[in-house]
Amino acid sequence: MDETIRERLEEFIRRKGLRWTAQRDGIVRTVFAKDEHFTAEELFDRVRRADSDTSRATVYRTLSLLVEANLLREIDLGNDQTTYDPNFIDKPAHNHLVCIDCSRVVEFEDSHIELLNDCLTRRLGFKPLRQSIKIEANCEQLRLKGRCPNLIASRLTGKRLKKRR
Amino acid sequence: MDETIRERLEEFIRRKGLRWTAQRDGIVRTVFAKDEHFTAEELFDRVRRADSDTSRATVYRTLSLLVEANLLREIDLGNDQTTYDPNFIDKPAHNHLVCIDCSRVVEFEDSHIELLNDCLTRRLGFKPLRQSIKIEANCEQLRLKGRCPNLIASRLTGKRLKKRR
DNA sequence: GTTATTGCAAATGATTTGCACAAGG
DNA sequence: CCTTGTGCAAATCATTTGCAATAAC
Repeated sequence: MDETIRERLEEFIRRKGLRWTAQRDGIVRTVFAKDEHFTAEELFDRVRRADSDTSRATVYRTLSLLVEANLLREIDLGNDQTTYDPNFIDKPAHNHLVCIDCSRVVEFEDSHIELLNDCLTRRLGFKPLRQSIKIEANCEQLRLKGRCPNLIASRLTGKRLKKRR
Repeated sequence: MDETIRERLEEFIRRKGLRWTAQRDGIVRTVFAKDEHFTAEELFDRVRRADSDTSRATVYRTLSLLVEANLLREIDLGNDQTTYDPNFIDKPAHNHLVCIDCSRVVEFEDSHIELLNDCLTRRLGFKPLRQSIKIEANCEQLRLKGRCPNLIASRLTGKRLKKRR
């Protein structure tokens, strides 16, 4: 976990008169241990594995806290559970592409989008605060060759399979 | 309701070996009577008012049908219930701006976005199928003057207040 | 010591589903 | 007729919450 994150969180907790607890520490550590997207339940499992006694409720409550502190972002991947993205600290303006074929999620950044976003909202009379783009797309590789070897390793970061009820 | 919609739906129903029922007729009619966004529950109320005997389950089932038939789109407005948007037939590439101040939803179209979307996905090796942008923004008018007189009548279409738990 | 935090289990609330009956084609 | 559709109520399932016990500061 980046030291910046802990500092920012400590600052947030101090400012709001909250408390730094062992459970919060464990959860935050787990959240930022990897750069992968996750759901609350997935996080709960991971936390449990590392630190047997932390309740599901506390995990949910800490997630809300992190979102409020702007250290974590909720994203909508089209399934029924909220997905959390820990990568907005490093890439504050990134967006997501969901591969329809393999359900992989690819993160991408593009400054043009932000520019456009600004012009557009200003024209409409708004001041943009946050913006999210989700692109659903088919894999070209899959269509041309046989299998979907969609790694695009250089730009890929948050991968996570879609879970359906 | 546009005649095109009924034709498209009849075609879809025929092709899939489904049946045209009174309930479906009532629901579809209600869905496309206005151009406003709605949730399943809101629709259920509206349908009930017009046609007393249609069950909640049938409303949900018909909504899925319409989405599958590509006549209706699910959109994510950040609250916990699915919002449905009946305006994608007229404006196939529109997107949504959510006013943080008054929670109003403004629809907008911008061809640049689509262009960008295409370039981007092609560069990443994908063929874009559908794309959704949600911009959350503050009302400038509100900041400058006092109240949020955000009608922007010309471009505004789907308005609907956010419902919070 | 106060006040915030936690764990538990129960509550919530949107959506889905099993089933027996009804109704399209 | 033969299937698909419907209503009902019960089931799901992620998330939230009330409360008594616990732990920060």
